[in-house]
Amino acid sequence: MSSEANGQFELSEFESLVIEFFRDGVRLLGLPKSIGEIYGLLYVSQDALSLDDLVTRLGISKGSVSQGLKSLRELGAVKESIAVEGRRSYYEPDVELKQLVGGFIKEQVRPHLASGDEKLANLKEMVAEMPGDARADFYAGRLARLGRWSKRAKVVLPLLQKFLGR
Amino acid sequence: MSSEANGQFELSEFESLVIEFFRDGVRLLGLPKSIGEIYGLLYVSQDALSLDDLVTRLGISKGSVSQGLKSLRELGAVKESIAVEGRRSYYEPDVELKQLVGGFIKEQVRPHLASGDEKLANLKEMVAEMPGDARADFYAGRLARLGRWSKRAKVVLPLLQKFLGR
DNA sequence: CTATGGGTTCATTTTAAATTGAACTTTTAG
DNA sequence: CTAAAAGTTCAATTTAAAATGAACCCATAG
Repeated sequence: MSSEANGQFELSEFESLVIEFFRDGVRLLGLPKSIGEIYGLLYVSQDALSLDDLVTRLGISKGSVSQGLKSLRELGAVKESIAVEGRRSYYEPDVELKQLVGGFIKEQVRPHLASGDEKLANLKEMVAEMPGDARADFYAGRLARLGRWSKRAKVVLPLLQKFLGR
Repeated sequence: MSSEANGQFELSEFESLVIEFFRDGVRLLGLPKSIGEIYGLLYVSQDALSLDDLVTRLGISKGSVSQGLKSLRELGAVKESIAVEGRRSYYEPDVELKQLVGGFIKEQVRPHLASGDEKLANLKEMVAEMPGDARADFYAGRLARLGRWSKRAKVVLPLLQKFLGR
């Protein structure tokens, strides 16, 4: 009565709760809730789902699902199922969440850090060109701190990823 | 001419860039940019600043600064300077960023994880009450995975904090 | 006790992000 | 080749988050 994957539209209470779990989870990463919902529904589903299944069962627009799936594919959190029956694509979650989090680190965190490093370098440059007074020393000290921090981040992230990788 | 802390309003190019650095930095943590700006200006300032100084120099509203300082104090990233001259408060940054990040983990991340755990427990409960068929087994398996993940997070975060704590 | 400066609060406004949906492109079944 | 289904794109809309600013509270200087 309540929800066997095929041809069933209403979400069971259990499914809704799992979806909610992921909806809230991804917000922690600053991702749109639609992405959490998509991943969540794939995660509770035994069978791979099509874009249309997601639209119907989640009640969100085709555009959102298309974009959400794109992001999830880029993160490596979802893959196309090989079991192609028609011309339609079916999607499955990568149940190892490390993909989701690892992909997130790789695609969202690292670029930010990189651009931060660049800005830091510019700032150091600016200080080097300042007259060598107390203020310049103060600035140099503060920038040095930031540099250490950013270095630390570069050490931690790979470790973190390694740790999450099983 | 360009910017000595006392009585100078315009931000120097250097100050603006540091502020920008933090503005972008905190967005990585999903915090409002005003918080980054406030922390950033405190970070480049040799002297402690009053709420009013922040309003004037950053050009943002008193309300925003008041709330931003409140958040930063809660995170432990900013403290009131002891050097009280009048009835006005002055603020200094805790230049050990571990406060900012550590406070963030403690106040933003942990509560989320806790509520996630709770939800997970409920879900496991629900599965336990389902008929013992293949579907229930599938659900149990998926939930078990999530449980392992959440356990892992509980191991990593303290390590991470310890690592950041110098 | 009163007036004033400092600070907070919170309803309203602004800004930014996510979602929609219709137009468009691509694919393939016939 | 053509029609129709599948999927993508993006301008317009909606929704959610952050900033504003005026009203308010509180402390203390006078």
